[in-house]
Amino acid sequence: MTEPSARPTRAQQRRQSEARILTAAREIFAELGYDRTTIRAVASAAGVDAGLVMHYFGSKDLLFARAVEVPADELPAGTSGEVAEALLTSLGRRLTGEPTASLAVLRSVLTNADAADRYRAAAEPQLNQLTEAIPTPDADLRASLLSAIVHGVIAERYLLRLTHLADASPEQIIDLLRPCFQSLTTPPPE
Amino acid sequence: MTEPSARPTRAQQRRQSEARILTAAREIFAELGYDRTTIRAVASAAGVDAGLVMHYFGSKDLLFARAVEVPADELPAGTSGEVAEALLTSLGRRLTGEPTASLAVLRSVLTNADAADRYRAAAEPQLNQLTEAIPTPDADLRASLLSAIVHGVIAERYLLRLTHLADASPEQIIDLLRPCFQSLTTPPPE
DNA sequence: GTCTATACGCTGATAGAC
DNA sequence: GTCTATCAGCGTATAGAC
Repeated sequence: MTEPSARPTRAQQRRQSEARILTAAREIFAELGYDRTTIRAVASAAGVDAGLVMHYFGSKDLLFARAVEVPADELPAGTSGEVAEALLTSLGRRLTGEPTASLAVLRSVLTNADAADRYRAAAEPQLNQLTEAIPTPDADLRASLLSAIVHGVIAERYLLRLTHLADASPEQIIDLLRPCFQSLTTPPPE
Repeated sequence: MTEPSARPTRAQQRRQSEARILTAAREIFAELGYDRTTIRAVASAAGVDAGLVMHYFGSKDLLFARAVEVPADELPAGTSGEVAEALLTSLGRRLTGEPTASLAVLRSVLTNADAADRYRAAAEPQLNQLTEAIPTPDADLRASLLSAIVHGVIAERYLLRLTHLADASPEQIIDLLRPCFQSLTTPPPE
């Protein structure tokens, strides 16, 4: 009785609204962190009602989980040198433009305990992959340090906004960091 | 008419209460960040009433400012190599024990905009000092990167609690980071 | 499916009793 | 100086009208 294929309005409109809400949520979570972000603000930014957000996502926690779930880009395995370079280009990608997704995670991970747990679990496989590419007994610590450096640079650039770091080009940063990454991915010549 | 020197109770007791409140505030700010920390919780932890905290410090913002103000340990100037080593030992100090003060700042800086501004201002002289010790045109960027690495390591160890980084000894971390710091404080041989 | 009205808790802050 | 009582505001979440 309904139009056969005129306007696939129902499910499609819902997914459209959901998408708008998620985009708005990512931006506001990135800007304000978990606590200061309100459902009302997200709804208002998405042009919908606050009750609708609750109806779609159930709770603020679930909305946050959906907003920050991230594909976790693969970094190809290889020799330790190759992995270092892959990490650097991955960092470069995250230093270009506005990495709202990364920022939402980063800012919220540091305030929301559940977010920290979720993130640790999500980052583990990537960390293991990195560990296996490093041919030293302390590979796991080295991998963690690399992760710490990447996050430190992103946080200080976008969250703390240290001027010299915020103004520098990704290439400049990567070039300065290359020796660091190499020393951490390859054992000392001895 | 009052006792000459029996019990210097008045001012002394006040300072004692203030000190207990500040200690409690530091711990809770470090654990929960600015937003999630409540005056009531701080007062309860210090064994006083919430109203008293307000009476002493005026507002939550002022309490936070007093709690996280930090002497900002001097790092002696010198050759670039010496500065790198000084930075490493400074990092080692902050990786030993429970750096509640650092954590309160770090966690809150990432959520509270005012805290970020305050911290940037407080860290500037130290950053400048570091910059002057590095003999390259891009010294300011290098100094910012060093700062980012230090904070990244601390954040990932204490806030995100990456296991391998949390379990490692300060010495182990410092040894792995030494080549990084050296490559950033000294220009390439070329 | 969408929005309005509202319940209920917790926050920072104030005024005033002891 | 210290604490109790209370205010006004905002947060999430729910119930129900269109």
